[in-house]
Amino acid sequence: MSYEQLKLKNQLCFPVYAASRLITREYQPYLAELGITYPQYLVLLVLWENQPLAVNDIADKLILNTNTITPLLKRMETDGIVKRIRSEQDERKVFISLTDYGELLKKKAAKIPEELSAKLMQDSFTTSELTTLKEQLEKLINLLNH
Amino acid sequence: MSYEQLKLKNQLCFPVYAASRLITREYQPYLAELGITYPQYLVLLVLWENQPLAVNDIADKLILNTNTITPLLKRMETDGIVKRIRSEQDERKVFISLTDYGELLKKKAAKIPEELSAKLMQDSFTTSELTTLKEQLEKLINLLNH
DNA sequence: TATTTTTGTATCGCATACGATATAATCATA
DNA sequence: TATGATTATATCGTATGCGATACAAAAATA
Repeated sequence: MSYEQLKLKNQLCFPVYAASRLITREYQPYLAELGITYPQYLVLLVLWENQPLAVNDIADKLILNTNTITPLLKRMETDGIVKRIRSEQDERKVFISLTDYGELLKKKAAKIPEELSAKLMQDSFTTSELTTLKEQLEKLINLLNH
Repeated sequence: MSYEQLKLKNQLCFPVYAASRLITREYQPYLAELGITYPQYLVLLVLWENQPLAVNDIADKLILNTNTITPLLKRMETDGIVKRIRSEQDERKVFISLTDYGELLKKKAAKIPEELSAKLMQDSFTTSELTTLKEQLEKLINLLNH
């Protein structure tokens, strides 16, 4: 039997997986200048929009578990990027907020999305294609994130 | 400043990253029955199509580095799924081939892609949408995998 | 109010990913 | 043919991801 459905080129899963790693790799040199990793950058995107946030709030927005986020936030605390303060109203909660340095990184990061999307647009991607791609992936995420 | 370009909802990178993890999560129960992980499944997809293959050939097809693939293949060897045989023509090369058990897993895996794509199609995705999504991601991969 | 359940965070173990580097084998070339 | 460059694989260190589990605080309920 040929098992067409098992061939790598017929999978949707593999392009998503490969694209994710390649995008991370593309961000890496920009983020290295800021001294952060890609998942740390995602945490910062969330906090730059709205802070302080409980550990769980960040985990929900990034669709990550707390056992991933907790040590990641501790490293960011060690690096002086965020502060971790236990809630007084509910002592189970830990609120995460930006340090001055964490706020400062926002200015430095502002040019990154533009430079990267410019890189894609100068090659064969149109704005409309990129929007559609993003929307389709978001639809997929909503289906899978039950 | 509002820094619109830094908002999570305006990023392409995040949906790709989140979709990748959610797809892996979706595969997990099926692969657990076979006793393999998602990256190991990708290695098997490649080997089921064509074997034996050198470590580098597998790494190239999956766009992974040998420092990821080498220990992964060793675990698969320990589990009796693949064999690792050093080439006699070129002693730097190690050829990877399937054991009988590795071949056997192909039959068991055959139903997985169908069940998962059925799950997507019963929700709002059409075949055409899935094809377009795959093609756009492949275009993205070709741009980034220089 | 005492007990059970739920919630929020953290810890542990294992398997990726990947940059940096090591090492042996092969190739290229002076 | 000796030697420097390249190639194929492997090792090391660090940072994720995530299932399983722990634990204390808060909520629910008997």
